[in-house]
This record gives sequence, structure tokens and C-alpha cells, in this order.
Amino acid sequence: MAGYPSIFVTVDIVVLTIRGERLHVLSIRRGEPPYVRRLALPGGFVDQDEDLDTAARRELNEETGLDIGDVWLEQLRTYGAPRRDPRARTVSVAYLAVLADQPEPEAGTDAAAARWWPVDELSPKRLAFDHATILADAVERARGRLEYAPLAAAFCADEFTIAELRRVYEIVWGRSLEPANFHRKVTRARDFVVSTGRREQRGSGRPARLYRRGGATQLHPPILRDTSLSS
Amino acid sequence: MAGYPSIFVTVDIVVLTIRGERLHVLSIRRGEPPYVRRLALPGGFVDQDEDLDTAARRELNEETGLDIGDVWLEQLRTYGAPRRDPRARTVSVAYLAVLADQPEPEAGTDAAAARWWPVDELSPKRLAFDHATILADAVERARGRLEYAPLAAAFCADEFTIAELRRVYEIVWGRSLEPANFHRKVTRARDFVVSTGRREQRGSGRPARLYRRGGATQLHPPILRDTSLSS
DNA sequence: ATAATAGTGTCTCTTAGACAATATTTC
DNA sequence: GAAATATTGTCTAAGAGACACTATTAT
Repeated sequence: MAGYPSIFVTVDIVVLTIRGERLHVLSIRRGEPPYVRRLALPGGFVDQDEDLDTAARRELNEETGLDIGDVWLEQLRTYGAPRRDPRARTVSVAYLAVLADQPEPEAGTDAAAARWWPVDELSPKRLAFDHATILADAVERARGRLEYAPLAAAFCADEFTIAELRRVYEIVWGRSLEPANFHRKVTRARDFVVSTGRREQRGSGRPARLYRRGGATQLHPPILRDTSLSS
Repeated sequence: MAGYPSIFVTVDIVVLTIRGERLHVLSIRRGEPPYVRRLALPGGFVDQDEDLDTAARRELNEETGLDIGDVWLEQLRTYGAPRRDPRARTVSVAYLAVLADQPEPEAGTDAAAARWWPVDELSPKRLAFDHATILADAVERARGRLEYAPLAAAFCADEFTIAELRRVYEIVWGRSLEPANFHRKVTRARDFVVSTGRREQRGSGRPARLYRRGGATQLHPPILRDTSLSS
């Protein structure tokens, strides 16, 4: 295989969460060229003896100091335009990660420059490399995954109410949903959520039942966005 | 970036077509170790100054000699387990390609060892590297894409009948479909197929209208597998 | 005429969305 | 009690599958 070009392989992770009713992404202020002071997705080089998923998990931990006990992590796609990094030829395997709301990343670590940004405040110009494209693809993927996978529960704390789950859909999709119909759909989907039997007061009004994540990996039946608008 | 590990980046392409009422995949008999005489997916190294999609297209052409004027080509996912290739650390960006039925690949080229194999005759043991996994993922992706994208038409010649399109669904999904309902769904989906106005006799019976691919990139509404079996 | 396939009509059942109605809290 | 939110009930319309029916060809 001597003579063949070898290339730097990185992972970049789009970490999404919801804070204060808005979708946020974790980004890092770059301290060095290229793209000094621009924002970048957390990521880094894949080690020589490391699986891609493992690399993503490691970088997420190193660069953010987040507790990533159960994080939703899935491969998004791979970006390899020849000049996407002006320093050298790199190919980046991008990941989508979803977390429940977290405290601000800890200072004093690699994560010092890490910050949560509302996705809709990040104009493409502010992001380094091709990270604006990666972010856009990730958000689109997340929107789609909500229909067929129990991704929404990953945005929630360990125990949550149906209304909180609905807020996830509403925020990520950017549209409001009928509480009554949503409730029925979620509880009908097999193993999406499991009732804890307990209730809890969140705000005013009747207290809601608490649920936790069920074992499903797919939603049956799916919870679809209304696509009839485009017909 | 000196000091960081550099890695070989390859593309591997799962080329699917339908021949004689069965789903086939293009594979290449390996002539050298590792995995001598085992079957492998067409693919190769990404050049230093080449986009990933371009590399996939180039390899497809070089290794198969196929006319790839309009081929369906989409990135599948990236495989990077540390020891997936015993010679060196490689990361492979896998692609799914779909073609209309083609003549047997030409001899005398790189494609000499290329052959179409029925997918269901390829036991995982016969495939080199992690290509059995890649193939399985690709077939699963294709099955899913049929629901939401006009992928089925890529399996057909330039002009085709609704019945031919239905056979694609039936073969890839492995289940039979109601001709009447299928006809309605396909013609209702916007810009999936466009009538040529002409008709053609294919076999006995009333001649069928000929269609060609429409401009849609998504199917509205989708053509769903009946998922009620799993409810 | 009979067989075969293309394409349309129609019936029934399920599901989605709209929204009324009830339940259980806080103020 | 009034307001707020949770949860259930019900109505209606659209879509899916089943299948009867018509259309157009070969034999």
C-alpha cells in the first residue's frame, strides 16, 4: 500500500441539546489559525488504534468534560472535499450527539472555549471549515429521526412528562403540536416511553405522569410531521 | 498536524441491480492476499486531490467499465474498525450505487474479475474484509429508500412500465404488492414518473403505458412498506 | 372466446387532525 | 371559582388494502 496517499481522518461531533426552549449546539472558539476566533464543532483526530465511534465519544468527553453516560450518538456522514482544511487533506467523519440539558461546560479543561449556542443564532459565516454544512445536515437529520426513532427522549432528563417530550418536538421541528393527539401517539408507540407510575407538578395545572425512556429503537407507528403542506 | 496518525482512506461501492428477477451486487474476485479468492466490493484509494463522491464514481468506472451516465449514487456510511484491513489502518467511505440491468462487465480491464452475484447467494463468509456488513447495510438502506425516494426508477431502463417498477419493489422488498393499489400510488406521487404518452407490449395482455423518471428527489406521498406486521 | 395483463372504481377500515369534554391542580 | 395544564372522547376526512370491474391485447 506504499505509494498511496494517506490522509488525516478526524471526527467532528454536532452536539445538540435544548436550553431555555431553544435548540443549542456545542461549539468551540478556535484559538489558532486557520479560522482564528471562529467557531468550530468539537472534534479531533482519530487515533491509530481506535474505532470511529470510540473516537467520537472520546473527543466529546475530552473537549467538553461532559458526563456522557447515555448519550445518543450516531454517525451522520463523512465530509472529504479536497480543500475543506487549508492545512492538509483531511476527511471528517461527522457524528450527531444529543444530550439532556447540561450545565455550562467546565473551564480549566480543553473545554474552556466550549460554549452552547442557539442554533438559529449561528450564521454560517461564523463557523470554521465546512462546519456550517455539517451543522445544517445534523439538524436536518435530527428532525427526521424524531419521526422514526426515540431520539426526542434523549433531549430529556431521565424522567420526563409527555408535555416535555412534546416541547422537544415543537422546538426541533419549529411548529406547534396538538397536545391531545401527541399524547395519544406517544403512548401508543410501543416502548417509546414507560410510565413510572408517579406524577409530578411542573408549573400550574394538573400534575403530569412521569415517564422514562423505553427500550424501542424504532417508533411503531412513527410520529410524523405533517407532510401534507408540501402536497 | 505533524505527529498525528495518518490513515488510508478508501471508498467501497455497493453496486446493486436487478437481473432475472433477482437483486444482484457487483463483486470482484480478489487475486492477492489478504482474502485471496474471496469476493470484495469494488473500491480503492481516494486520491490526494479528489472529492469522496468523485472517487466513488471513478472507482466504479475503472473497476467495472460500466457506463455510469446516470447512476444513483449516495454515501452510505463510513467503516473504520481498527483491524478491518490486516495490512494497515484504513477507513472506508461506503457508497450505494444503483443501475439498470447491464451487460456482463467487460474483460480485459480492471473489471476482469468483476461479476454480478445474486445477493441472497452471497453468504457472509465469502466476502472479504467487513464487506458483508457493508453489503447488508446497503441493502437495508435501499429497502428504506424505496419508500421515500425515487430510487426504484434507477433500477429501470430509461423507459419503463409501472409493472416493471412494481417488480423492483417486490424484488428488493421480497414481498408482493397489489398491482392496482401500487399503480395508483406511483402515479399519484408527484414527479416520480412522467408518462411518455406511448405504450408498449411487454409479454401478453394489454400494452402498458411507458414512463420515464420524473424530477422528484423525494416521494410525496411516500410509498410505504406495510409496517403493521410488526405491530 | 379465453387468458393475460393494464388500469379504474369502490368498499371498508384505520389513522390523523380538530376540538369538545373531563380531571386535577394552583391562585 | 377561574385559570391552567393533563388526559380522554368523539367527529370527520384522507389514505390504505382488498377486490370487483372494465380495457386491450395475444392466442
